[in-house]
Amino acid sequence: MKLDETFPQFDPELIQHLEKIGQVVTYEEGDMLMRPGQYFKNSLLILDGRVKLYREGEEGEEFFLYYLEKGNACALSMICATKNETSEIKARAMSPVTALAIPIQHMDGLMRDHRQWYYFVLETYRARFGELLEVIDQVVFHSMDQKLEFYLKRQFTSLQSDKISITHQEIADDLNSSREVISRLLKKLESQKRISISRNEITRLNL
Amino acid sequence: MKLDETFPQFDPELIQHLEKIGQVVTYEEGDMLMRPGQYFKNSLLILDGRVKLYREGEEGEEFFLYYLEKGNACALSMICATKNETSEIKARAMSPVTALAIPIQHMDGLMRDHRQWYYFVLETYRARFGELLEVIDQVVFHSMDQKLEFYLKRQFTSLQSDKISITHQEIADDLNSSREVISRLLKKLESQKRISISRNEITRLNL
DNA sequence: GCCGAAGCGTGACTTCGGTCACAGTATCCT
DNA sequence: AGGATACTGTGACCGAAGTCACGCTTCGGC
Repeated sequence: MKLDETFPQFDPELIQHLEKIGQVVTYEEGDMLMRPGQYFKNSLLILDGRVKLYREGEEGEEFFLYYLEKGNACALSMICATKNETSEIKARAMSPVTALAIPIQHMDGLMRDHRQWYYFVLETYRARFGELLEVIDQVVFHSMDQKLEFYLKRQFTSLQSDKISITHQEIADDLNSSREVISRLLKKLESQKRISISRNEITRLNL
Repeated sequence: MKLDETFPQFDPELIQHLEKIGQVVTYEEGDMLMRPGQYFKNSLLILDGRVKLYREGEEGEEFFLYYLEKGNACALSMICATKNETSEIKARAMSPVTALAIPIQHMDGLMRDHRQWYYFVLETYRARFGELLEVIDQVVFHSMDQKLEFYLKRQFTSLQSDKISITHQEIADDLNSSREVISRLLKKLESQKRISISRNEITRLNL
């Protein structure tokens, strides 16, 4: 296990402790890690892969919130775990995912005994809180074309690539819009030479 | 100081400690408690009054997020304080506010030595996170009339009254909409006998 | 009482985004 | 190769909500 590489800020003692109390779990692409109403018995540290978090509407619509990646922890699972509350968002593996499951009964002790863990948890909360605020910005203050740009930039950044494989329909779902609208806006971006479009693929040019 | 009444979940020892390290601060109605870009030196526990938190758009628009009231703590100030990060939201006193300011250097010790404080902080994070998710629901999945209903219900609940004093313009600002739209929608709600409207005032009937 | 300011009501118009219908094109499977 | 199935492009239309213009009412101050 490459815990020390994924979490270089943890000292060997903490790493060792985590290895002892945690259990490695894996998910296949498409697996659900959390669904609304579910209780948590573990807090998850992502070791590898990408997890997509989204909010579900009353009629099953899905709105993309953010990704969790290698080195991230699931803030929700940590919070809800300690409170024994149920989740309010859905999480789906977007690739094969490896994670370390830390049983919730260890959370208090970790927080108390390991300064680095405590800071890590706080930073996790802060980062996710900030991401939610950015999402709110987008939906409140911006029009569809701006939301799309923001969305694409996030994808490029998150995948560390100038090329993403995605259909217009998937983007529309993530933004709670419709395919036709997204197609038109993508066309507009293409005509401005900011992206190029081909089937199942969008390439960043000047975005 | 009525710390023990406002925070009945804290034991006398913790209360005593907080009284020693904290300082009571007061704000007038309209005062800004936080503004974007500001650093925190304190974490705030609200002892009395109402604080309105909102997100600011690029052109100065204000979008209402949630209220902090007696017994709440400012999650943002706690998170940002420990990380020495800057705020990304604005907070304004909506009434005279009394609060206890806890210097950030005490946060680590409190978290370590007082189980009740630790749970309180986690619960604060969880509650605010949940509120942000609800806000996202509203703006993503719902139309203006539904957002307005949700908004009004929150106001009635928060003020513990069936009558709120507010102008249509203020509602429009909070929802990042325009006065005319809000006026029309309020009229509709009134014609459905769900509220009654008079100048500067909205009364809950069947909402 | 009178005047000005703040708050509210309403019709006309515009714009953005969602929907519908349908056509064209790439890809996959056998 | 041929047909089925995704994926994309496009015009026509509609409805929600933002904007503009204007007039009316209520209230407070002098």
